This record gives sequence, C-alpha cells and structure tokens, in this order.
Amino acid sequence: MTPDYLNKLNDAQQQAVLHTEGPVMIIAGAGSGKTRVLTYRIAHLLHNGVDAFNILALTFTNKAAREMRARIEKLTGSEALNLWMGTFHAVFAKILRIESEKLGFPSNFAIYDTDDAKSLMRDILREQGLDDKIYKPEVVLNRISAAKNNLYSWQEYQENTEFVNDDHASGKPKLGLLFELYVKRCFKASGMDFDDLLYNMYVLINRHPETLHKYQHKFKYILVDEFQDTNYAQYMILKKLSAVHENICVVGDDAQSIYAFRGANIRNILNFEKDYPDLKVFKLEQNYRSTKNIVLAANSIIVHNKHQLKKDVWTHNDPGEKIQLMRALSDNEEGNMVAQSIFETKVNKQWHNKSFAILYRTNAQSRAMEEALRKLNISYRIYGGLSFYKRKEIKDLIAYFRLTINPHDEEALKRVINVPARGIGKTTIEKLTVTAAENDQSIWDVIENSSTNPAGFNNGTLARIHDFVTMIKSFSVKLKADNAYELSSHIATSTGLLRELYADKTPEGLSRYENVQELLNGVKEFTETGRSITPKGDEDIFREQDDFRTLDMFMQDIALLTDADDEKKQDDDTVSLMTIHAAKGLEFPAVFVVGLEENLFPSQLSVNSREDLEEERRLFYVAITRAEHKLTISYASSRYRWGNLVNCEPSRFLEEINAEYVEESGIRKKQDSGFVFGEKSLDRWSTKPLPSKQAAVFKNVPSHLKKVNSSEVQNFTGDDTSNIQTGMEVEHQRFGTGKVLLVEGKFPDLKATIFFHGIGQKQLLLKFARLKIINGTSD
DNA sequence: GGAGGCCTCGGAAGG
DNA sequence: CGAGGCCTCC
Repeated sequence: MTPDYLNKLNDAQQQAVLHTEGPVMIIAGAGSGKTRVLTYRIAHLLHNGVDAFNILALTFTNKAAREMRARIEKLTGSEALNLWMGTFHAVFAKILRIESEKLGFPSNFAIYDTDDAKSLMRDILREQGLDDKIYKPEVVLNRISAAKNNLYSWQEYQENTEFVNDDHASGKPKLGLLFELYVKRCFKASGMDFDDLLYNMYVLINRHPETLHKYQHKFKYILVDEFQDTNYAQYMILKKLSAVHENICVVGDDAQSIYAFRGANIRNILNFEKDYPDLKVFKLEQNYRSTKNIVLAANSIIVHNKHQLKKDVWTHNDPGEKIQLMRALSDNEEGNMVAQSIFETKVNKQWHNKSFAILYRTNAQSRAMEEALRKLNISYRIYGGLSFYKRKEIKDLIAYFRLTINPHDEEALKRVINVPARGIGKTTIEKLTVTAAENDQSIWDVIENSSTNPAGFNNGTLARIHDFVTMIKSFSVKLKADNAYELSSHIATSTGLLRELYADKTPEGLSRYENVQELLNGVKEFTETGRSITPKGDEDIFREQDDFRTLDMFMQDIALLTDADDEKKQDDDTVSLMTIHAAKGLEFPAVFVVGLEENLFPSQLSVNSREDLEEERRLFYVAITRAEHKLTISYASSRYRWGNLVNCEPSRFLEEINAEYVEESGIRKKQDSGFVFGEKSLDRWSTKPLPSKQAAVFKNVPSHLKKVNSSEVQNFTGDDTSNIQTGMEVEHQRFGTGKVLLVEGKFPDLKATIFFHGIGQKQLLLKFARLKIINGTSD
C-alpha cells in the first residue's frame, strides 16, 4: 500500500524516494524531476514518522531552499517548518552561533561578505607596505579561499613546501603571512567570511567529538542538493555528520557541474561510491522538460566529455522543431536577429515575452541584446545585476545594524564611522587602525576608551569619536528591548542616514531613499510575521524566540541573503536576459544561446586545459537543456570587445552538435557557401565561409550602419511578397485567407493591413508573415 | 572631506 | 568601452 503521492512519480523516481535508509546517490539528468524527487523523499520520510527536526537538507542557494520548503509544506503541512533546511552557509552559521564559544567566537559574530574581505585585505597590504599591484587583493583572497576550502589552516599553509614554493615562484612570498594576518584580523573583529562558515564548521566537529556526536545524532537523515557543486570542505563535513547513521542522500548531475572555478570538486560525485561501498545509485534519465531534438542534441554534445558518469537521458516528448542556428555578421546584428526572431515567434505562436530567455557567456554581451530588444519595443529584464543587498545605501544601514550587534565588526565600523559625514576622516581612521594593531585590540576597544586618548587626537576629533561611540552604545542598549522594526527605524533616523538620502532629490537619490524604506519594510514584515528563509531550527533554542523578534534575529536571517527581489518579478511579462550560470535550474519555452564563438564560448581562458574545456562544455550543455520547445543558437563573425572590433570564429562546440538536430536559419543560403552540417565537411568552419559580397559590404560599412544587413539574412518560407499590392488575396498559416487593404513602409520593412475572412483586420510585417499569394490580380 | 580626472583592467558568482 | 580604485586639488 503505497501512499497516493507516489503515483505522481515514475519508477526510477519512486525507487529513489522509497529507498530511505543508507547512502544514496541520485544522478538526475537535466529536466528529470530532481526537485520533485527531493521534496517527495522528504515528505515520505515525514510520512514514515521521521521527526522533521532530525532531517537536514542542504542547498546552495536560498532560492532553492525556499522553494523546496514551500513545496514540502504543500505536501505535508506546517511540519515542513521544522526541517533543518537551508544553504550550507546558513545552516552552518546557525550551528556555529550555537557552538561559537568552543571556537572562541561570540555568538553574535559578524559575517564578512566579499567586499568586507577585500577591504580588510587592502588594509593589511597597506599596513605591510606591500604593493597591491603585485598582491592583488582578489588574487590573495582567492588563494586563501582555496586553502580554506581544502581545509588548510594558515599554519599548515605556511608549513606546506608546495604552497610556499608556488608563492615564491609567482613572486608573492608573503602570501602565507597575509593568510595569517587576515585570519587573526577576522578573529579580532569577531568576523567570519563565507569560507570560514565551512572551514570553522569542520574545525568545530573535528576538534570537539562531543559536538560532532550531538549533530550526528540530531541529523539522522541528510539530503544534499546540487551535490556536484560541493567543495572538499563541504564534502568532509557531510562525511563526518553522516558517519553514524549513514543516511545520506546526495542529488546531482555531474554533467551540470559548472562551478569548479569557485572550488567545486567534481571528484566528490565521481568518487562518491568509493567512500560508500554500500552506496545505492539511482539514475533519473527521463527528461520531462524538452523536445526530443533538444534532448538528443544535448546528449550529442556532452558525450565529448571524457570524465562523466554514464547516463542516458531520453524523453517521451515530441521531436519538436529542429535547433535553429543563426550566423550574424556582428554582435549588434546578432542582437537584431535574436530580437526579430522573438518578435516573429511571438506573432506566430502567440507566446508572451516571458516565454523567452537569452543566455550568454559573459555579462558584456547583454548590451547588444538590450539595444535590439528596445528597438522592437520588447520588454526585458536582466538578471544578476547589482542585487538589493549590494547597494551602497543598503550596505550602509546594514553596517549600522552589524555594529549595533557586534561593535568589534571592523569592516562595518570603517564603513559608517563617517557616513553621513561627521568629521572622522581618513587620517583619524588610519591612526585608530595603527593604535588598535599596536595594542592588539579592535578599533572599537580603542575608541571606547577614547577618554584616555591612546591615539593622541585633538579635542575636536576626540569629541566626535565620543559622540559616535555614545550613539552606537545607545543602539546596542535597545537591542533586546526594542523589536527589530523599532530599532532599525530608530537607527535609520538618528544616524541621519534617512535625512541625508531624503535631501537628495535627484532620481538616484530618490531611488536610494526608496531602497532604504524597502529594507525597513522588510524588517517590519519580519518583526510582524517572522517570515524567514533560514531553518527555524532547534526546538530548545529557537522556540521561545518566536514571538518577540529583535534586530539581531533579523540580521541572522538576512546576513546570507543576496536576493530580495523575487516575488514581484515573476508577474512581469519580460524576456529574461542572463548568463548561463545564472540560468542553471531554470527553464523557458524558448531559449537563445548567443555568442557561440571561439575565445568567448569556450572562453579563451579555458582552452588550454582539458578540465576547463570540459567545464565549458558542461556549461553549453546546461544552456541548451534550459529550453523546452524552441532552441536557437547564434554566433557572430565579429564583435566589439573592450572597445575594439575583433574577428570571431565559430565555436568548436557547434561542430559537436549532431547535425541531425540542427538547421541553419537566418542565413541566406547560397549554393557556394560551403556551409554544410554533419560529419561530411570538416572544413566547414574555415575562416572564409562568408560569401564574398557580404564580407565586402561588411568591411566598408561603419559599425553603426551594419544593421542594414540584417534584412538580407532573414530566411523566408512563404512567397516573395516584396511586390505585394493592395487588393491581392493572400493566405496566412494561422489566419487563413484574406485581402490586402493597405501596404505601407518600404522594403524590407513593408507592413500590410489585411482583412482575414472570419477573423478581421490584422497588421503584419511582411518579412515575418510568411504569406502565400493566392491571387495576384488587383481590385 | 568630497568631486572630478586619471589609470588600470577586463570570466562566470552562490553564500 | 566602462567600472572601480586612487590621487589630486580645492
């Protein structure tokens, strides 16, 4: 007797859900219902009487956690609220706050974002007198990050001859020292960066067997989403936490591993079986998302990768249209062709803007697409821009919140000690930093004792510092007494931040003011409803806090948030523009993958190593598997890069798509173009396939006029309508037969007003309309 | 302390 | 080309 929710699963999915005990790996092909399996598996555990508090489910993004919890809630009701479900970082941060004193941190430690880390590293470099041209902060931090992700302490790093030799060879012998200083500085400020949340979690359970024991028994069932994206530290934590019950279930797709560059270790998934000999592997291979053409084309690409788990993704769906391949002469023309194709498809299929996505390898490619879409009045939205929490005004206010909670938070302090301006300038801050370093204190320690004037300031400066300290202390006093909304609005007002923004009447100033108001509204909502995305957590620790919500609770909730903008965006009818990375996990009826050119996709930085190239290929795989019905791939023969026009060659990935599933479109077919698909022609991507006339036109036309070419490259299947006349009888594939009432505009932008029998009057752009001329007689 | 000019540099991005 | 950091000048 199976519960009826299982009926919604196919055989493979059911098995993956029902096999609850022991180590399980679910290899989930693109579009195979991975999230469904995860959510049903959890629902099934709850159905079988497992306590939600004993289930730990880890994701990579807040969005994934939020969506999964919502879906489980639909299946099981409010019990879903008790799951320990969240991102690795959020869940570990929560545990680290509970156990913080074991590591010598206060429970209110700050979380440093990448900007904080960079700013701190800059300070350290300045203090050490090191040239930040040689020691680029990002490069240094990347190295430190890689070390932490592989569980090396700064001591181990300094003792590792390989690291030391590498750093010598690369001209950065001080790297080990910088690692040490950075760690100590974070500790003094009671701050952890994102990597520390993982690294310290490992240290915690590695050094404290009783703590490990506690969580091993707490988390009887562990589930991990996007397992292919885990790094070594995450893997080792999982291994330790699951060592007693071994009820660990990881879900992933090695073919969609695209984050090696930020530390993901694909070996975790490829070698999982070696660590768990009893591992039960389930493969979800039926794709529900895409047409046969798309699925099979994707398969034909990914087979070119050597390192992968064997799987055979298939679908029952219709074959659908073939994949369209478009060549453009330039990046601008590529944009025009994409925009025109969207326009045309909207008319022909009656689709909405939101059915379309344009995916690119680099953010810089969005510009040409935007311009083209604007020209055709197609509304669009770019995803992955500056997120809400990265805006200056938001970070400023949040820095005050951070400082109120943890005044030792050095980065927060430096951010706002003079915002709005209160006469505590660069010189003063520098003196404070030096004094703090000399006395092995935090800056707050120094300014809190400003009466003893350890840094030797004049009376004016001293008074201003004193006022600042008094203000922050006055906030801290209210931390437990006021609710989050009362305190946050008090801070926004009494720091003068709101006043300063309100005074700025420029459009940007207005927008900044509104953003701050929006943040305060968010605090209000949190205060009143407790809406929260991180795990509600432990019964004994969090239950009594439910009614009265304070600012530090709010901060724990949002410290790891990056996107505050989901809900309202969903309703808009806009074309989505984003990088392929950002598109992972999403799907659209129609997808355009643009810029398939050597040195762009694959990126020039990837072509020298097999590993990197394979990751690029997986990225291409991710891109095309986003499409449900219609997939278009495009490339340009030239494009602007950093202000220069450069020639481009078609991407090697294009050759790898099985020709059976592709058709060229938007390319004027010429018998002599040498443009042939399939295994037959090996030189089809030689540099000369452009017909010479077009090449000549292109060379002599200034870039802003190149769009004149775009009309030539449309590929009509209807009759030639360039001489269409009023009075002609025509046929349209959807509207049927009709009579031409009016023709306006000039070729190629002819527009006809046609009365269709039984339908009515329509205005059609002839270059898109594919009309058949039935009767050429006028009148 | 802040605005504006100069220089540099350029992949993708979750938390 | 454009963003961001730094320096200079007021």
